[in-house]
Amino acid sequence: MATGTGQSPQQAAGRLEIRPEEHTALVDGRPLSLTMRELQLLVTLAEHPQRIMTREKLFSEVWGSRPRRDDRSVDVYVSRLRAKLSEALPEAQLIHTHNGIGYRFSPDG
Amino acid sequence: MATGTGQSPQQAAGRLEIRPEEHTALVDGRPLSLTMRELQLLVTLAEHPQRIMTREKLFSEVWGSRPRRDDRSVDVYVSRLRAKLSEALPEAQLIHTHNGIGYRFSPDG
DNA sequence: TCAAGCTGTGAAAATCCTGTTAACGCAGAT
DNA sequence: ATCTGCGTTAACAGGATTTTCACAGCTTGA
Repeated sequence: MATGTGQSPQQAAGRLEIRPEEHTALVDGRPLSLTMRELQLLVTLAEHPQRIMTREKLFSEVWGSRPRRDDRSVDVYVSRLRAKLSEALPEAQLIHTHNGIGYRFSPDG
Repeated sequence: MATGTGQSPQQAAGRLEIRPEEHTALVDGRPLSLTMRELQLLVTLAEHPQRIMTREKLFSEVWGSRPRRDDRSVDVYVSRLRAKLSEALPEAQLIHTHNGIGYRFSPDG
């Protein structure tokens, strides 16, 4: 039954390393400066590699409540997260969009 | 109700795996990037392996209505689907044409 | 108090999906 | 060779969806 609190202590995706417990994500050992929301979103996505996660699922995992109708917060934060990720990892394509559904994290581009 | 983590009624065809509930079709565990229509069409075809399905049947299953006379939507989407499938599974020949009738899905090429 | 940074929201800009048409190729019959 | 019928696919416009920018309210720390 997923949803356990104690998921994996760390996730690795190539040069990216995620340490939820330490509230950090590192690239080549250097921490990205992510905000709380951005990190939570990244952690949530990375906990389900190659799984398409709906906006609703992502919202409820990260915000802890249900999104309003037509809420675009998830999109906005995905955008901000991508910006920071691609600054540190220019050729990686870690977060994929699935039109009409949501987003997917792929450890290997 | 989120359909628990449990088993979605998935279809397997060699390296191809179809999970309608998760809006996904995977090849070797990697999701194809199919549009909604393409996925619906694939799901519908795969639900009836080795059965020749008429355009009308396919149309009504996927589009939920009857096709106009001379509608080529099914053909166009079969073509788009084949393109994506053969990109991920070059030697497979999953969708067969039956002239004058429709299409057939064959799990083993 | 001020400056700096995070957050959520609206909306413009960019991108993708859809249905449709038409051009093209291929096989069989004339 | 030419015609005919059928399936395949390129191209296109309109609509739908996603991406990104801008802004105002909050919070934190100096």
